[in-house]
Amino acid sequence: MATSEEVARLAGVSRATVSRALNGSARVSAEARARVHAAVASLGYEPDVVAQNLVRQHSRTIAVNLFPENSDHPLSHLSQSSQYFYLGVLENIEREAIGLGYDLLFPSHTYGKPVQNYARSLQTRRVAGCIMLHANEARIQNLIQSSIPTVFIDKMGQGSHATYIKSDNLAGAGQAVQHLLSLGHKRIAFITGSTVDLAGLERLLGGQQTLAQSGISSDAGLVRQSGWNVEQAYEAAKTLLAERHDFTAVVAGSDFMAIGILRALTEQGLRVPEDVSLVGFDDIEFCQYTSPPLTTIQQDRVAMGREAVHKLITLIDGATDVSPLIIPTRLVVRKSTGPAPENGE
Amino acid sequence: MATSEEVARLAGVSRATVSRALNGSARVSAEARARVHAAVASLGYEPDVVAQNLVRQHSRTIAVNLFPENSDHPLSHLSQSSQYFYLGVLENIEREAIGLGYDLLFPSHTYGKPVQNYARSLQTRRVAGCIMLHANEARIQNLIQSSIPTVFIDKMGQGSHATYIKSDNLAGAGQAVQHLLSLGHKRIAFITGSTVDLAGLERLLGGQQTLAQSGISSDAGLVRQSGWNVEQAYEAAKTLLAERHDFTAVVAGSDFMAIGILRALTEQGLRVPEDVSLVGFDDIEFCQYTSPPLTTIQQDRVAMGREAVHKLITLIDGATDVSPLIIPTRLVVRKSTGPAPENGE
DNA sequence: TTTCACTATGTACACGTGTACATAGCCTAA
DNA sequence: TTAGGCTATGTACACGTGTACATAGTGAAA
Repeated sequence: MATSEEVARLAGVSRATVSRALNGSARVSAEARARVHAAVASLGYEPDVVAQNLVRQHSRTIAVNLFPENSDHPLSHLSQSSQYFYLGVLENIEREAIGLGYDLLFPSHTYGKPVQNYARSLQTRRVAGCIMLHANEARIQNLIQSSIPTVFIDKMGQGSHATYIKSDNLAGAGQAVQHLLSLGHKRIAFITGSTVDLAGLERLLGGQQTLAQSGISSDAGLVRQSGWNVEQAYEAAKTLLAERHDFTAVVAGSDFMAIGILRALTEQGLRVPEDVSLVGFDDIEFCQYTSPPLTTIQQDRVAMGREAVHKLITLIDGATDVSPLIIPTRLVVRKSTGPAPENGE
Repeated sequence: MATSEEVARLAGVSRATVSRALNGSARVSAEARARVHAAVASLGYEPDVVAQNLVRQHSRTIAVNLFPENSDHPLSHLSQSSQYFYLGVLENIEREAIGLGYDLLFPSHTYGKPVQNYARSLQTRRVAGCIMLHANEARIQNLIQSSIPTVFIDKMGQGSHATYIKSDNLAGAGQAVQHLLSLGHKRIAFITGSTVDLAGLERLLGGQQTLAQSGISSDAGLVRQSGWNVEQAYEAAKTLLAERHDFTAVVAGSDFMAIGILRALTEQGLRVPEDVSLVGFDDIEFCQYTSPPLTTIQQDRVAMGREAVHKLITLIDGATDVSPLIIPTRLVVRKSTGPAPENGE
């Protein structure tokens, strides 16, 4: 492992000149620069990143928190949808980081440590910033009060160095309902994920609002809440079907929930989409392979990953604009939605 | 940000004593130790990890390479199955790292840089070791020749500080065939993933071997190769069905491929499992939600993540045993396999 | 009392880099 | 010629920690 000292000796200059030649900014004579680069090449020198981080007081590293912190079995406690969704976002965070030359750090050591040390713990690692795919209220507060540039995803954390990014769940649910309305549906059921989660609440509200704007009064009996997974959505759909049959379409809180609802409908002998139309949310890959393939509202994972990194970089560079970014969703029409049946039920 | 200097001043001792008190090993008087800990608590001191890494010449960080390196669009170039499979392994790597207090580093900055600098680039970041979920031959060689402890997953890289972990694809395919044989199937088709990949080759060979051991001669016409995805497997199955109908079971190279095959079978009016049984490979989550739910060979993602980290730690600690770890697979019987039909076809 | 072993602690250097400041050399303008 | 400015470069300190070595103090054995 060659050091800049050896490069300097070989090039016949001082270590300071080596540093200046490699980091560009300061003026160095063309001749000295050439000798330094020759020495670097011949020794295969690479600067010691840890030493650079120490003296520069920062690093080109972004901390990423992918897993909920209150669990020793991370992903299995995630809801099924968010698992696939966040991993898709991570993919695009990484892709963007590649372009900008940033590394990604999963600060696993923070699990089980006191929350109030979280930000400090990241600071001692000199991370440039932080992207939180999961965060409880304590960590949000801890980060906001620190000086670490932070971007929250799907959590509304905001501060002088922190902001957030989320999908436009409100408009997304509106797109789903609008699509169904345009197909002639009037009695639309909602099987929504937990409204304790912001996403669950927004998706329900967005649907109801669009319904109301079309002059259709809300029917509380057609709104059911369930956990964000196949099994609970299946149960919720079965319960709904046991009580009511007067709807022609269902809006699901997520694609996984739609899979459970689809099964419940099919078991009751209802055909999708001839008897009942069904719309999911997320556009996970499996949507294409259900029968029928699922019409859904796509969350833009590419944009979320990319914009999270871009927004973070601006914060790292000192930007003071901490207005949140709301990413548009997109209706993807497949085969689970069709015209409303002529005679109501 | 308090430093050990301030802790020392407050505790009325020297910085060396602070360091000794916190790092435990050396002998410090009980009184001094107590004063140091009191000062640490009152200042909220946390040691600077970057400075520690510099002086200790290593860090508690494991580099993880999740994405193929020859691509600026990483995951989208992954086959569908390996995408979900490797992310599951990553989950368990992280889980294990939490327990051991290691951070995970995604060295994104290495993309697009010359391969021969890869290991050195990790060294300048003082990583303790490296887990490669993807690696081309050049990187394997580069890492093996370096002194960085490395564990490859599904690549047979081995060296004085490097070894590998993989699923027992051979035995796994055997389990699939054995299951079908026990149900009375004799004419079994194979739609396998690319045999350029080790996994594809092993899964085909393992199936054929088990068949041969039962005295059933191999029928080359019942073996088809396709890409590792739904669409190509669907096409391969359609082509097979256009030529032959004399098989009662299909072994797929992966679960995603099984989904495509299932569709092709269904479109031909064949019932699964009444007319044709179908076995997948991987046990991705979606297997439970196809109709019928898919019988498959489960790869043990929990064990692979956990053992990859454990094996790496032993290498970091200086172990010289670099024998590979072959993780057993498990047959998961669901509804896509049943008794062979009485009259052959 | 003297010697020796042992414990607790402080001093000083090392890790590998960036950069403020000083300085030597050179050119230009007066 | 001389003063002044500008450029290229070297010196020395800083980043925050770990630890080898030296040393002062203590107690026990002779």
